[in-house]
Order: sequence, then structure tokens, then C-alpha cells
Amino acid sequence: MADLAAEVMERITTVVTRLYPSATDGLDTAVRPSERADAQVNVALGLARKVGKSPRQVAEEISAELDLRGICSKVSVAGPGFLNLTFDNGHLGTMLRDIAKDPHLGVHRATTVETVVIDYSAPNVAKEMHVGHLRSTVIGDALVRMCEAVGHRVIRENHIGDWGTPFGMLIEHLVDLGEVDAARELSVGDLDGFYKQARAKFEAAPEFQERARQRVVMLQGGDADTLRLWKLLVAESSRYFATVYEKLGVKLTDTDLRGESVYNDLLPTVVDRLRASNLLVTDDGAEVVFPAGFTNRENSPLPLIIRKQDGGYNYATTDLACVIDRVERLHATLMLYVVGTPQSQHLSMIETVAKDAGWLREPVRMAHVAFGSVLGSDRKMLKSRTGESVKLVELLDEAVQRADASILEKNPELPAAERRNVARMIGIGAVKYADLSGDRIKDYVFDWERMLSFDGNTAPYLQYAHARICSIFRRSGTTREEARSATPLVSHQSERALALWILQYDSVVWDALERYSPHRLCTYLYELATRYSAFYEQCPVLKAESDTIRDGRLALCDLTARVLADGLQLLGIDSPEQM
RNA sequence: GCGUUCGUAGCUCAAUGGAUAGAGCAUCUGACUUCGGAUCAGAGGGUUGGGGGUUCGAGUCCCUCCGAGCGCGCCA
Repeated sequence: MADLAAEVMERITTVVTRLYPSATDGLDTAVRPSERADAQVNVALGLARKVGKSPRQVAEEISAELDLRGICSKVSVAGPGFLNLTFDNGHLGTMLRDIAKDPHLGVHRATTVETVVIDYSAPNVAKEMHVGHLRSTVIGDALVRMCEAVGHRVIRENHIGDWGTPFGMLIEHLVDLGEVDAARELSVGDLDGFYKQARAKFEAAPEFQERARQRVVMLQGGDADTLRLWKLLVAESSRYFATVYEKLGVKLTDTDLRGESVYNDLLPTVVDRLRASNLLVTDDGAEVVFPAGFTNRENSPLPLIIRKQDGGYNYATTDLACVIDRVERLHATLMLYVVGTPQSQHLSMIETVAKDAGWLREPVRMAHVAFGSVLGSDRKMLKSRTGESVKLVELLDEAVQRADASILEKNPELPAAERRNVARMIGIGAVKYADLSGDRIKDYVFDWERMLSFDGNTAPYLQYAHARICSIFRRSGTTREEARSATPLVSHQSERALALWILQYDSVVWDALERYSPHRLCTYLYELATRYSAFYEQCPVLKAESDTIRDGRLALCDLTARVLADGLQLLGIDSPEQM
């Protein structure tokens, strides 16, 4: 409804400024969806007090002066002073025809193009990816797609954990196994086993512990052979990550990998620059910054530790180096951190220090795209039967396998090869959609039954609606492209409901993007599918009364399918044509 | 203790400060010679954790209390 709304808002503003020239500050001319009409405008309610009249009277006065011919067929005053709008059917048809010609389906481009750095996924080298990585990866991927869709310049950064003390232990374990055997074990994808073995040895054998410590020193000292072994670990892990990303269907590739180690050279610079701006304080042998507004248990200032007592750096330093790198080298204007809620204080401290140090200045900004945990049916963090974290690949494989079984049962005619392909789209889509469809800040309960259900706010339901439309076209004898030239008539009640919803796609995509809330797009798509289903029941397409009606309805079908597929694509979910 | 997030139907979740708080699941009632019934139509189900406040208007903003999760100095 973006363009509809824009034009209405403009005309209302004109009328209001003419009627009440002294009260035009902070006008709420927004055109909102309404249950009582096609849309409502509440401008009179806020205006009433300023002009000393009743809201109802103000609404009447505006309504009397308002000329919406060609856009609205009816404008009425209702309730305490709402302006209820009913759009003109012909105008709706024209609008639909216009966006049908637009490859972006009416979604407008960003007026100022941002350089958006999105930090997400972030698995650890030599460790298995588990459910804990699911949300960051899926939400981050959706944000990448949405940003790209409106024309922003997007830089994906996968900040993998590839540095730090655990690597002494991991490298020594690699040496013990022998490089060839170790590489083979890692390439199988059994990172969990590798890490656990190393950990077990570290805890059990003092001799191993000592070797591990020395190895850390060698690693940090740049010993050539140690670095070679380290790179082997990183390479094998990266290959493994790539297979997981492929399975999950996200856009991350090897070129997006940007491990913590990349920033090593920048760490001394961080210290120097903080010292130069007099932010650095020596406290208890460590070099720290005390950003304002943070306190610890004892209510004393909470430090951000830049350099530890032993001279080593920690993750705060790396994160600050990241900010410098992203702002000064990449020229980021917006940095998104798709990181769990528990990190919020840490990121807030990073942001404060980066601002205090002058590295982060308007209009450049960073945002913590925080999200809650994935819970089991017991409402606790999701764990496997054995109490360990659930491996991401196993979870994804199970999703595909469950989807496959479901399709086999419900559509046995589908050829096996096709079925496997569709099962992947549905299974992975279901997992992603379950992750994206709730407000990201909240925890959500992982439930196979619900996410794979064909009823309710699920990916399969949306995909089904899409497949049904494709089915109509297979029988219609017309192509999707041909359908686009027709202008829908938009006269039946459910045609109107569908049309009005389609026209809101633009504003919904932007709303979801600006709030970094993919679930708003999900809610919209679900409602779209629901409205389509009602239309489908009540308005025969192929058996319509006339060719004109039929063509118009085919155009509506095509648009609906495109918005569904486009919206799902923004969420990283595929839309099969049959299922 | 301090900070932070959350609390909405039996369950899982929605709701740019706007009208009578909406969906799905589950329960109950209907609709299959019908473009994919993998669907649709309808019913019941609520003191939005409690209490104050701001506002023409509060689930939403502010304060306070209760409950839950998470974080709070040398791991990342």
C-alpha cells in the first residue's frame, strides 16, 4: 500500500495545512491497515487538542475538504474521529498491474545506499556446529538478503573462532594423531570427537598440558611449522563449515570467513590508540578501559579488559579491532552483530568504548541484532538425549528426512528424485521459518511437529499455497508472464482483501528490515497465504464467469505466487512448484 | 546485589500509542461430482503477571512490586 499511502498522506497534509496552518507539527498522517475499512487515518485525533475542537469535528472538516477521487471510492468518519478509507477498485487494479511489471514487486530501493557489514554465524575452528549457531546463521542470512534486496552494499563477515589458548591443545592432538590421520578425521566432519579427545588429554595428562602451553607460545610467536599445522586445522574446519552452509542454504562462503586471527596485527594498534586518547588505565596489572555506565557486583566501575596481566589480548580487543577495520578499511556505515542476547552487555561496552575513542561516529552506527535461545520441550536449552548440544547437521538431516516421509505419505506420485529435492526445500525451510517467524528477542521452543505442519504459520503452509498457484498455471494454458499484462478487476470481497495485502509488500519488507525483524515478513506472508486461500475458495479462476475475470484472477494468482516466493527467498527459503 | 530481556487464550505465538487484543494447535460444528481437502467456513476459550502514572486513547511508554531467563574483571 506504499504508493497508495504516500499519495493519500500527501493530500491529507495539504488539506490539514490549509485548514489548520498553526498546528502542522508532528502530524500523524500515517495510513494504517484497518479492520473496519481498507485503511484508516488518525490525524484528527492528535490534531483536536491543538485546534481546540473535538476529534470528530476535525475529522469531519478534513473529510469535507479532502479530495481523493481516483484513489478512494469512499471516505467516512467513524468512532472518535477516524477517517476510514475505501480504495477505488479500478485504482487497486491499476496499482496491481503496475507492480506486476516491477521485478521487485513494488519494493522501493534504498534512497541512501548503506555499506552494511553483517557479522553472523561465527562457529569455532575444530568444533562442531550445533544448534547454538542456527539462529545467528539463519537470521544473519535473512538480513543479508533483505539488505541486498533494497540495494544496500552488503559485506558478510563470518567471525570464526580460530585463535586463542585452545589451539595449543588442538595442534598437539593433531601432532599426536599424525597429520594425515588427523586431516582424515576432520574431513569426515567429526569435529566434536577431535575436540573432545584433545580436551580429555589436556585434562588428564600434565605432560600434554605442558606441550599445549608451549605450543600456544609458539603459535603466538609465529613459529612456521606451528602456523602450518594451525592452518591445516583452519582449512579442514572451513571445508566442513562450507558443507554445513551448503546444506543449510545460506549465502556464506569461504570468502566471508574472517577469523579472529585476522586482527592480530591490529591489536597493538588498539592499545596504542586507546592510550593516546587517555582511555587506557592500568588496573590490577591489566590494561583496561572503564566505559561510563557499567558496574560490577560490587557496584564499582566495570572494566573492558584490553590487555591481560600476562600481556595477552582477549576478545574485547579483537572486537574493537573489528570496529576499526570495518569503519576505516571497509567504510561500513552500518554494522550488524547477529549475536545472542547474553552478549548484549559486552557489545554495549564495545560500542561505548568505540565511540569514546572516536572510531564510531555518526552517521556510522552499530546495532546488536540480539536473539533468544532455542529451547527443548522442557523449556530449557535444547540438548540431545545424551545431554550434549545437538549437532546442526544431524538436526538438518532429520528435518529433510521428516519432510521426505511426509511428502511420500501425502503425494506418493511424486518421482523419488523430485521428492528428495522438494524434501530438502521443505525440511530446511521449516527449520529456518520456525527460527525466523517469532520475535527474535524471545526464546522459542523447537518442535518438529509444529514446524513441519501444513497448517498454521509454517513454511510448508506457505510453500503449499505457492505450489497450488503453480498448479493452476500448469492447467491454465497461459504462462505466468502472459498473465501479468492483465489488470485485475478487484471486485469480489476476497479479491479486494488479497489485493490490498499484496500492495503492502513494499512497506512490510522495509518495516522488517528497519527493525531487523524477519518475523514481521513471516507474519505478512502467512496472512497473504491465508487471504489467497480464501480467494481460492470463493473465486474460481479457470472456471471464472468471463475471460476478463479469469485473466484478472490469473494476474492476481501470479502476483501472489511471486510475492510468496520473493518473500520466502528473502528469508532464505525456497518455493517448490510441486510438493 | 546491580544490569538486562521476557511475562498475552489450555499450548505455541502475533499485535508502527489507535476502535470490540488477533492467529495456529487442541476441542466442538459444518463443507468433498469442486482450479491440489496437504484445504476452507464457523463456535467456544482473555482482568494482556499485580498495582500506580502519562495520554483524547496503553498489551505497547514511565514508576513500582511479583515471577522466569541471561549477564556481571583477566575464556570467547
